Amino acid sequence: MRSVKHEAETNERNPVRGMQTSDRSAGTGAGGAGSGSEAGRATDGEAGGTAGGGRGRGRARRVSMADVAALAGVSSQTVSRVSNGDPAVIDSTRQKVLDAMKELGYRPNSAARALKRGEFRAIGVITMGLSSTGNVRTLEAIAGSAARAGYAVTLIPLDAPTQDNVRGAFTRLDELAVDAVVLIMEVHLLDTTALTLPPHVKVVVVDSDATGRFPVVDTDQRQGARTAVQHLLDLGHETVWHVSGPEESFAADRRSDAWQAVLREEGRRVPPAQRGDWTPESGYRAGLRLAEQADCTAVFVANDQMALGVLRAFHERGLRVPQDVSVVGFDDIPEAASFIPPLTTMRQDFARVGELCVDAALRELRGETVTGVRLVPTTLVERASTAAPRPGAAVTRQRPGGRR
Amino acid sequence: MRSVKHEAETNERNPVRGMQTSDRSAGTGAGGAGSGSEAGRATDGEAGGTAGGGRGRGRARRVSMADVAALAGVSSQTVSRVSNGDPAVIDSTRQKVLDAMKELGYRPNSAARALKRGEFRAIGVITMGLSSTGNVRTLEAIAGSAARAGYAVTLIPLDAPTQDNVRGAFTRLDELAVDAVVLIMEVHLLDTTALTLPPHVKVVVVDSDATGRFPVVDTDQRQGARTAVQHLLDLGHETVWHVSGPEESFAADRRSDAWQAVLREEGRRVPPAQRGDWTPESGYRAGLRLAEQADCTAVFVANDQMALGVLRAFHERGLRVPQDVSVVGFDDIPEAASFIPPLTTMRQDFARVGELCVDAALRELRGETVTGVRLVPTTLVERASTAAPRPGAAVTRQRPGGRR
DNA sequence: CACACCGATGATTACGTAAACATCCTTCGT
DNA sequence: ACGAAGGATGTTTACGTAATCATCGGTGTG
Repeated sequence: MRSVKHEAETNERNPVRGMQTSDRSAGTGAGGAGSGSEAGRATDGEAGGTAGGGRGRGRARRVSMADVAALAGVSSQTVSRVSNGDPAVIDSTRQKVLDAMKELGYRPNSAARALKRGEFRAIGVITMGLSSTGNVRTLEAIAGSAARAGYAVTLIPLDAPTQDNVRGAFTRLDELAVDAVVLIMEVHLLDTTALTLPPHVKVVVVDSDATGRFPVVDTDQRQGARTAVQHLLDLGHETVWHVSGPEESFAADRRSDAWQAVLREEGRRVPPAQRGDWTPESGYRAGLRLAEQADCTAVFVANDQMALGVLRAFHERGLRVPQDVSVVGFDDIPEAASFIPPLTTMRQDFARVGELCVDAALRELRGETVTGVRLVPTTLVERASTAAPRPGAAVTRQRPGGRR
Repeated sequence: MRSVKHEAETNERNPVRGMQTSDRSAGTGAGGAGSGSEAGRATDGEAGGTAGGGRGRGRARRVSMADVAALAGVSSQTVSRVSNGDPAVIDSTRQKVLDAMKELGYRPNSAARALKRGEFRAIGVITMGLSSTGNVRTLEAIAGSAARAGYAVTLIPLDAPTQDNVRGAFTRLDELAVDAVVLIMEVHLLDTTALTLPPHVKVVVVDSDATGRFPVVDTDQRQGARTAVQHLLDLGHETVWHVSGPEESFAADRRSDAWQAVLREEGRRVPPAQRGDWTPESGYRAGLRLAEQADCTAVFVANDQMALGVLRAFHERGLRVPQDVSVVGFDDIPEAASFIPPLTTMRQDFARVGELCVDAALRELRGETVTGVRLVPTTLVERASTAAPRPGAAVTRQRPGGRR
């Protein structure tokens, strides 16, 4: 009793007519039925595949190569050849086939293709949540590059980055319709996990430890952090404070390490790092602590979101940025340019990262062995949150709030 | 001179043995190539992951039901039954099969399954870019819900929201391995497009016009906007100004309409809306314009990103929020709580939207006819960007910058 | 005790595509 | 002009799974 239904088909001409051969009655139809309750097996006896006229009613069988072949008067193999652009097909034949395809609205069945070819033309992306800008932008870039290479992208989200989840994802991996997987995971779990990897699924890793097991693509965290810190030093700051990302993150580690390394190399004092967790709130808390430090004139914050929180904390404490304190972030999220003040930050080239991931995955699929780490450089984007320290600035600010 | 060919059929045991045949050379490789382009460099052409020990060497044929059947001493059909949890299999048999599966590391081949069953257990998500928080959060929720229902999610990104692109996406849809599609698209293009929809692909639409063609799930834009505006009015503001989203967006339209409607109903003056494009920069520009309006004491901004820009503009012009002007945003992005000042905004329940999308899609796949629009309510999150107007505030601020 | 019946399992086959092999018809070289 | 070479197309078959029907013991009932 369902009412209308789509209508609109390309037809006219009642195409399917052509091939009386195929007699496989609508039998299967039942499958789709189900309507109403799940039970009711008997389904409407209907018997009526017949129905005559019936245009592409709800679940008419899909148009297959055989259908096209019948209409075009060629073998299905020829249809296949046309479908795959085999140059061996003569033009007149090709045209007949193309016409038939068009008339019937033929679309290759990707399941059959995948079965036959042994590949899905799909790349899976495993990520723990789409909350961080970086992950999302990388995902987006991967999707773009993959599409350009004729690959689809399947999203495999992980709720929590527990070992079990990761392992589970890997276990399910080979029943998933993907040829390769990109792991975007800023977590130490990867190596510990007993990796029972399906041998035919290729893996590329983003932002993790370069264990050498898999090809790794990543932003050049060290270079980025070094540039940021150096920038502040170059402006004349005595030293640079740091708000870091969470412990579990490799990226955070590296940025932190690099920050420390630069200070040491330059013979500067290394103030204690303030640990955050990437969120603006954690940045705010860190900022509050920093505001207490009379000699803090420059801060390198491990990501822009935390930098936002830092900015707010300073603002609330009456510290002016950049006059009293300079702040550099990391990522260059779209909002960064509109912070108060506009944030100087290290721009990550996520698009490039995504591109390289797909490239590496595709190479592996082609049988090449991709090794090593490919690092993508970052760029310093100077905006209004950094400046030279005022002479004696560190001294005048004995206590937050000014005169006490 | 290819020797035997499969062998290993139902015959006695020695299952795995049977298949060293697999000889399909790596040949195909060329196919996917195309990409190459500038990348060219041959990388180290290393052949073998060969190495030692390894069980499943590089590319041995995958374990199939037949292999399991052979080892377990049953027919492949029984393996299929076990694989699908058919209760008709007696326990002892089931156990044998399970053991065999485990020993061989059997994994069902999803391509074959899809071909046989006529469904992919996958949902596609078409979106124009992952730049907006809303889209991403919705996508994330969809992925989660889908996963819970045993469905995979395939991402189909659209570069630009041109008609051609949209149409193209639809055209490619049925060769894509998905059963249903969720369209996240805030664009008027949908209806105009000549929708040649593959009849077997179900569609659910988010944030678009409820043309009635497809089930629609969306945030209750009107309710959200009304609440926001009413909140400002309740605080005692004479009227409320508005920074809207881009023309092409339905969501923007609805928020704008609702804003206007409330003002009219309450008999307030309706100031001209400032058109933005969702970006912080456009918000900044709108904010600059608003700062010129002496009588502007309250602003409803159509999303949080633009609100960020508005806040910055006001800050730069010396207007204090909320003392001089109140601002309400829309979305409640994670950063909003750390704006200066923390932003009062309408929280969207993206998780719920995603959930409903999947639900609708699944229902349709089950054969139900899902109609109408499902709206998800928003909540007002009061933070520090709104307050009652100071008496006479509108007057004292004749011109930005103060006295004069 | 015969027979219909049911429950467990096996055999066959279709799903749509594409590789491998077979065939047929040109066209060219000697 | 005749056989070889090769180009265009047809035929067969396998990919891995699962619906469908067939088979084979065992049970209960009149």
